Amino acid sequence: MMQTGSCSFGLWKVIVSWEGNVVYQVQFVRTAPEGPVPVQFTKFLAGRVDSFDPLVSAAVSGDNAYSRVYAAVSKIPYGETRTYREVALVADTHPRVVGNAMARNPTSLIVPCHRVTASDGTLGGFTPDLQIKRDLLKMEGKKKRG
DNA sequence: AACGACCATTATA
DNA sequence: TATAATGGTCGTT
Repeated sequence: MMQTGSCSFGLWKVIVSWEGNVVYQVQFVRTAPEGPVPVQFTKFLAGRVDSFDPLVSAAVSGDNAYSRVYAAVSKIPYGETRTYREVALVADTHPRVVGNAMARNPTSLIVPCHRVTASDGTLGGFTPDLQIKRDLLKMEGKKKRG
């Protein structure tokens, strides 16, 4: 059965909904219902692990543009970044569509949308607060390329 | 089914 | 700095 819980990242709460190894929702929110989450989340947000294995995002299933984008983003290694353009090439779509998909990413962290940045060297966006993206990349010790 | 607006983009000048 | 081109989704009709 589906379970929902939350953990903390700085001032933010991370709400997690999952069933077995499939994660349906990961969102940064101000307030969230209390409850346990899979240990992968607390460890990741503490910088103790670099993967969510064996958890997977429900968003990568299917065969549409968004799921291809989510699958491509999921392959970006910890600590590295790719541009919207680079992701678009891999997913066979347009950079703008990658932006759309990231804005609607239902499973942040599992699909590491914080590792997707703009071609001009700026960060791009992050919902609900760009500072979260900065903090996550800082925590991962952002390197360059791959 | 068709259309227009929206967007976390990018290339060009 | 501004603008055109771009593609997928979503609401409206």
